[in-house]
Amino acid sequence: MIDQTANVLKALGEPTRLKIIKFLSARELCVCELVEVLGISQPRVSQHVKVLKQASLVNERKVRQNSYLSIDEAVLKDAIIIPFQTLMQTRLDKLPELKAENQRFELLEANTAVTACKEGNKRKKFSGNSNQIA
Amino acid sequence: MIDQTANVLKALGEPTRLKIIKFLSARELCVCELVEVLGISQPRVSQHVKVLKQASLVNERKVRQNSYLSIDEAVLKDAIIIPFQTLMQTRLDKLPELKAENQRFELLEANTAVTACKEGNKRKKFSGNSNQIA
DNA sequence: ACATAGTATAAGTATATTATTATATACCCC
DNA sequence: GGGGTATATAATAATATACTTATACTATGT
Repeated sequence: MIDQTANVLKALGEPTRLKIIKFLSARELCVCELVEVLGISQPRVSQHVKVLKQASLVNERKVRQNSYLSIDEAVLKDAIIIPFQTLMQTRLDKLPELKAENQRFELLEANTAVTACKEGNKRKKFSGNSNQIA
Repeated sequence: MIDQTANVLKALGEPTRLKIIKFLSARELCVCELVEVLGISQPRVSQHVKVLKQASLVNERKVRQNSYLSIDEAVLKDAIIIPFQTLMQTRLDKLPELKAENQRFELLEANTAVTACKEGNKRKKFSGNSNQIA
């Protein structure tokens, strides 16, 4: 989930790919049209489109020898908002990928709101009772 | 605008940084706590936090020698949704960064909906009046 | 002032990404 | 099948990123 979400965000986090997305939002375009419009090489377009397709951000419709690319605005929005918000809204203990991290985090939390930092511990000790992180 | 939007998405498009964001959404944490929780080196945390700060995704509050990091859920949501949606909703001709690209695109559009592809043009001629694609 | 905790930065290395050039594949029309 | 178009892939070079180790900086407590 984390890796996949990161992947979608990363796919969009590149200027050339954002431009492709932007023009595809105007209308369906084939690779050679993107080449014309963006004024960049055909392999460069193909490679970026590949990344976008792998992230399921663009659809492809083959007509004759052309590869027409398009985006579904709603799907696109969902591609960003849903994975990210789902990740953010999922409880930490429901994320298997963060099992070890969350265990350490819960230890932190269990320790009556004391930080993991040694200075924090020191301060805590001074002020009375500490049971620390491990 | 495009570069900046790409930058924000890129900052979030990395697993370690997403994890940091996820834990900061639980509560404010300092660098050394993130080190503990994530189980990774301190420079690694500092470096990723730097990227997140540069993208204005986390806030920093210095207390004693600690650097407490936090995120504002709303700001975070906006950091993703607003830049991206603004980009998507802004008319092509209002994006100075895409001036050249858009001029070529409008040429395409002006040509009675014919594609830039040579094959597309050929088809147009042959079929007399195919309103191609879109 | 000294020792220590917390954080930041520098240097180095390994890997990944981007872009270019050249080439291969697929498809269409004649 | 030959010629041409559209796209994909391979090889390569340039650059960027992520991570580690070592070190510097800053603040704090004694």
